[in-house]
Amino acid sequence: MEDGEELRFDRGAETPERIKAQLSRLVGLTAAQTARASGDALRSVGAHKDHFVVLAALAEFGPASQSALAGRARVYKSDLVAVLNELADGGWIRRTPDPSDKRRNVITITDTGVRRLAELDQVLAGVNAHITAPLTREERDQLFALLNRVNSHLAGPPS
Amino acid sequence: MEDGEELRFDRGAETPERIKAQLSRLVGLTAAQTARASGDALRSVGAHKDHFVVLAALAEFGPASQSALAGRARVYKSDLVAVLNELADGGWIRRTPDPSDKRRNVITITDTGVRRLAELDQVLAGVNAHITAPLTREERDQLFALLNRVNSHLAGPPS
DNA sequence: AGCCAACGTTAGTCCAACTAACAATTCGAG
DNA sequence: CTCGAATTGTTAGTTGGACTAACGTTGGCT
Repeated sequence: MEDGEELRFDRGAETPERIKAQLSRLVGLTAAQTARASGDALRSVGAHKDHFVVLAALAEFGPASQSALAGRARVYKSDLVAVLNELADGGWIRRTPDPSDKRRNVITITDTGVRRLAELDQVLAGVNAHITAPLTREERDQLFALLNRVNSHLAGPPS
Repeated sequence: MEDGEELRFDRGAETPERIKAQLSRLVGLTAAQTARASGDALRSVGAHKDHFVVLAALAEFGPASQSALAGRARVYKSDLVAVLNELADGGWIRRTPDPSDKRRNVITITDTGVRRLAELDQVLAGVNAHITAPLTREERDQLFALLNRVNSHLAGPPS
């Protein structure tokens, strides 16, 4: 048996039934692979997962304080600091103090930032296409819908 | 705005469109929550994710060497060591040297191990029920099927 | 005999998710 | 108007899962 093969690969017949029934395990496996795929793709253009979400939030909702941004992009404010530093280094955002509230910074996406977002968007579109390759359009939408429902259900009532 | 609320909570309207379209992000979010749910539940009975998969693999395929077990349970052999130590401490498995190959250990599930597995199975069934609460039976099956297809697609051809 | 592969084990890396604390500033209640 | 509480950005650190490297021991092969 040349069993020394990679882990994480599917070995259908040899997977215990009880494990197959565990949604958390299945979601976890899939998440690990999609995270790797998108992570690798973004890394290859010198980006990071959070770069995309932050730029997207800025492009869609306009300038914002860091804490508002953290909320929208679902990035912890503690992690956001480094992300914004990197984005500022690339010239993709500007971080200016808010004159009306000296605690705040106002984060603004730049023109090159908009272009950067488009670039990352395209990279991720490719990844998404690859990930969802075996699914039809309808199935893809179904998957999104189902995950969204599970997700917001888990997010909502902690009970 | 009492926005200081927890992160990871759903804020539908304030989520940028582009982010909603990212499957990897959605799967990742869901995975984080399901992992937390099942992790917490297992921890509350003094168990660990890998305890379950290892016991399940033993129950379903019988005694095995650690490396065979690592393959079936999809646990890295390096991590398996600690798991087996814990399982042995609980009296749920036995680790005996294989007389026919002194490199190997033969891992056998004990009677109490079988009962432990049943216990964990029940705990996880509860978690699964909670996770999939908003879905009908058909939807739940659909979700499984879709994730399985995506998953094995990603696992298979690295191309 | 000698060499390479497999086994169990130890140790450690990498990354995402998450928490705690803190100085500066602003707000709000008395 | 003042003083305590809350918010903002920031630094630091923790936890946990996924994964890799290397090593001594043993086995199979020729």
